[in-house]
Amino acid sequence: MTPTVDLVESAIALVRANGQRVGVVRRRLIEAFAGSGGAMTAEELASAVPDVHVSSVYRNLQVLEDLGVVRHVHLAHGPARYELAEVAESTRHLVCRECGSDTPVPASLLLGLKRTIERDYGFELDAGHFALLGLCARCVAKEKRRSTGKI
Amino acid sequence: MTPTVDLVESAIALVRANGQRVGVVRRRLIEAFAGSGGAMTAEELASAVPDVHVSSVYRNLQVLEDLGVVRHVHLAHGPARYELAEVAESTRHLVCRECGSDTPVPASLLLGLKRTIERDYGFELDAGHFALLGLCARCVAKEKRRSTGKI
DNA sequence: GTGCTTGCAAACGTTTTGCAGACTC
DNA sequence: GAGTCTGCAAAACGTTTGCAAGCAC
Repeated sequence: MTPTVDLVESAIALVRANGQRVGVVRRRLIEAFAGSGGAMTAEELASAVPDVHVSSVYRNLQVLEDLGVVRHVHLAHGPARYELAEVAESTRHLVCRECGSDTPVPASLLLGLKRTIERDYGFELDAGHFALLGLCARCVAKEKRRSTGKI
Repeated sequence: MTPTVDLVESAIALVRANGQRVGVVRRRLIEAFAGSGGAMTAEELASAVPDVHVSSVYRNLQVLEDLGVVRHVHLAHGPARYELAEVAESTRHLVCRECGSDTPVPASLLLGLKRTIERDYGFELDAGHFALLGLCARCVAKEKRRSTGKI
């Protein structure tokens, strides 16, 4: 089973359906992206596909984002990361401000908050765009050790 | 009563207590910041105080951030915004992705989520660093009107 | 006087843009 | 062949840094 292939083909079909064209570069980028699984930066994507300029990567990511195939997230400082919209839809990120680790958690964790905010403020929360920043379990432990003087 | 003055003085005292100096520029910046109330960008702060260079603003904000007087938040794209830590502590931001409006909400709204994440993942959530992005009530209504064809 | 703080200019990392040529349809 | 996509170079944007002069202590 290679669900990746379906993904590539459906993305390409979607691009075509929107009156846009698919050359070697765009195809390769979509393939690389679909095959990677994770959240990539534009730079990473550019170096994953030989001889493709970063500006093309940005332009392609924008097209794919407009079509709803990918989304970008801000995990912390530094460049934005791009994910498959399908994945992004159901995943949120716990990013550690100390070690930078990224723990994916189900988006459903935020359902209660989303409902509360919608009820109280009429605000339709889209919690996927920014990461949830904080301290991961390991770094919390490290902090505790330090503050109790045990280093 | 002008709590702003206390704020300025205590901030200055804190800076001094940490072995750092307070000249005209730093004092003016702290005053401007404390007087503004809201979340400002470095650029805004720079133009609020005549003849102060942006790089000085950034350096000062960093000092104040290290001392825990201010915090920066990422509300959406664009520059970071700086708030008084005291305010930031108790306030979260609902930022509309359409109109850019910023609705402050009590941080306590996120307490449930914080507890869940701590219990399930040992992750100590610090929800203040990024805004909560979404669609504000007004733009939700606008969307609905558009999708029902009433424009 | 010591050494922190400032302005300036220059660099940085990320992203966008204008243009001419190459390509898809 | 029309119109889109690409590479390149350059700019834009927010932020950081090195340096010499200025100022607080």
